[in-house]
Amino acid sequence: MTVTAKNTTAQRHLKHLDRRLVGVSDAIADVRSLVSKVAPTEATVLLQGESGTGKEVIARLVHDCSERADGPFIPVNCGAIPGELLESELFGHEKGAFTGAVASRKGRFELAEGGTLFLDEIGDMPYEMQVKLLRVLQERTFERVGGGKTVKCNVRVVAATHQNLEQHVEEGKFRMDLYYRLNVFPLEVPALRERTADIEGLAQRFIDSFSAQGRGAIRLEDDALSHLRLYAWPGNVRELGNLIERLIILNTDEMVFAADLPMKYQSTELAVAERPENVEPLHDQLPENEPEDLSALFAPPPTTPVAPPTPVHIEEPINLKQHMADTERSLIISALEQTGWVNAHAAKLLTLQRTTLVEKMRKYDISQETDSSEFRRAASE
Amino acid sequence: MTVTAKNTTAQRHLKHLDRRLVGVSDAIADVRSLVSKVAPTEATVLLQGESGTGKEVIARLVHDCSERADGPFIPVNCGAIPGELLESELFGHEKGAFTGAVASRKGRFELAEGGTLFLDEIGDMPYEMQVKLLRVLQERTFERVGGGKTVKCNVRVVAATHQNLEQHVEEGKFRMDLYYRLNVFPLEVPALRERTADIEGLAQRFIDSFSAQGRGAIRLEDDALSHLRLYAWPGNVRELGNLIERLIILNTDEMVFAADLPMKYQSTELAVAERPENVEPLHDQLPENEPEDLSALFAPPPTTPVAPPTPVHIEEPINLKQHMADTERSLIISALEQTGWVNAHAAKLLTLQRTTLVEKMRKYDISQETDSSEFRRAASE
DNA sequence: ATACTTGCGTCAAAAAACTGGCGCGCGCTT
DNA sequence: AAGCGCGCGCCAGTTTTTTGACGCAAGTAT
Repeated sequence: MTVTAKNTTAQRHLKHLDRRLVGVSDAIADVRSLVSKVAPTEATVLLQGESGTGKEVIARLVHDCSERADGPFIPVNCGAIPGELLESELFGHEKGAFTGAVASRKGRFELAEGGTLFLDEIGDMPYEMQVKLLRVLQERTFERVGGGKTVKCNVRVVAATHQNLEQHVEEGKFRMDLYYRLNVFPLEVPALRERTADIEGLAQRFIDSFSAQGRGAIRLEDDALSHLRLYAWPGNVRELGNLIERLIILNTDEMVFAADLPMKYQSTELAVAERPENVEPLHDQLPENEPEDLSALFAPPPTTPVAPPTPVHIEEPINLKQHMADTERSLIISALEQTGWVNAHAAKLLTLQRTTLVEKMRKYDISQETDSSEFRRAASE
Repeated sequence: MTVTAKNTTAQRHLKHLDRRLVGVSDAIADVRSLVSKVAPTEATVLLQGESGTGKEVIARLVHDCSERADGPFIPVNCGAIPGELLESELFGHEKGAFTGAVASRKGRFELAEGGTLFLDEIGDMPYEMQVKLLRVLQERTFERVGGGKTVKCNVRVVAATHQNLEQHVEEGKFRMDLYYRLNVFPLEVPALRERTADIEGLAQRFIDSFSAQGRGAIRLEDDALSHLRLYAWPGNVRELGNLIERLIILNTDEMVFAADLPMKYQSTELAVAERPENVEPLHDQLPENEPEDLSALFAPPPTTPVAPPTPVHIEEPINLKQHMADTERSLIISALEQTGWVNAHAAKLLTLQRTTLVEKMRKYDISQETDSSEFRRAASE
């Protein structure tokens, strides 16, 4: 009731909630409903979900649907930035606070003033920093590194982690008081395998997005989709996005059939239909001699026609490569921001060859405008 | 006799003691009685209780019911402030005492003059600071950082900690003399699970408070309350507050039934209306027989000793490559530990080619003997 | 025992990343 | 206006990483 006042921006976004969050599954509907409820409040939100489920997307959504929608949304990947830098990253520093601190710099908390600060991978935050963060959350004030001034701040915090924070607390890796301070409103982001109903919609969203960038388009044949629905998606939405990108690169403007999928996406429980025409699949170990439907001949392994022996137990899909990429990416961004986006300086700061840095920036699609860019990849943990 | 004299402010507060401290349980009644007795004295009070039990509330109460009620009440979270800053935080500093000390600044002791200083999380206070604090307590004088002037002070100290100070003393982390100086009047703040009778009242208090802010209101159905009374509340009153906030966000103006509670608050020993199955194996079974499992908090982290007591001050350009390597290395090690050092499994967990993992292991010189936590092997054999 | 599965090490080819050099443009000083 | 310092993009050659195939050994079910 009180919320409905007149916040037009947030209202507008709330109305688009269903467009921003793709999917028709119950799981995503729950998320949508929770977001719509918590966003207009000032409550701290704790997002928990496997890597690649789109926690940053949700965080952004919370921001956009809140009364702070017109304020800044500032993301920080806490896991990526080593402890020493994290403090100045968050709280800024005065000129000369340490070597390399040429000028004083605003921290993310200051940048987020009046808006929302998104603390990603907060489970990886070093213990000492946890203390400092706790203090900000409690007192809503902080101090810049190397400066005695106490700064008041008006920031809403949304935190996220792919880890089990409770367990971290038990193991003494995470401060209990901080946990409870953050855990005001926990929100579980479902894994993709728990919302298979959304796979089609998400895939289409990715296809549209790529095609809007003029990078070609594809269509997924029904049978291919069936296979995708049976896959376990340890990398969640991000993995789906990667797959689509890969398929687009390989089969521009074509229909993608089950046989065109990389092997690991081809469910063993489902026959892999042959491509109708004598079009050559890009990779195959299947004899595609006959254009007709021979799938029945060599379809499922005739071993046990009994219960599916696929227990799909996924322990903790960490995905090293992705994690490293994320880490490196945000570290680079952080360095670039510190140097005012001067590549050569950032490279020196990172002890990298300048060209190498440029290379990495291209790889991660980093540019100064990166921040405000919309969802390039719908999922970026 | 001196007490009864004319201290109207404190008297007034004393009369409201029962309103300030919510609850009808014996446990809270004891606290109330102790507070009323100790508050009017000048004795140093040591509050001990789990995180989230409301130690600051009690401290404030002690202040308000003392003859210093009209003076300032100054809280300091000793754990939240890094060691170097803590001294100047408490005692202030002269202009130019250190880089960044632009102007002289009053410390909390000075700010608390004539009132009460609340030293929260005193168990986290660094050892050197303990010495300095002890001196203040003994001599009632101190010196600003960088200034020779000895300042006399008239401050009552209330300290608090969630840790077991005696044990800290035994382990040499806390000075015995300081401990005895603080422990003049120990006051145990009970955990919420030891005062289940107060849950209803506390919940109502939170509800009223939120509703007074115009943030909606709810009512807790009796059955829901019964479940809450069976929950273990590791986060104590703060956790209860969080839960109420969440419930208000979700169910504005509505009656909250047991089934509306988040799973972990739904006791397995109680039927949940309108919900046939409610299994949550993740959670510990919480018969109240053994609520004192908090010892785990103080035990050394069994797995990766992530946070070695790292001193804080490091400052320099960082090395991306090195940092990435470190990160990758520890990620790999933790994956290997999870899989009992089975390369192939770890590789799958990390979404890596097995051979790639092996290669990386060689690069980083990782082998099972690298592992610091040997317990796993013993456990498996 | 025998086939089958699962884990491990090695190796050569392919892919990706890194390096160092070159030339351009820009703003500044001389 | 010319010279200089600095930052940038491009490129080709080298180095490192990743990949997939092969063979071996140990454990298990048949």
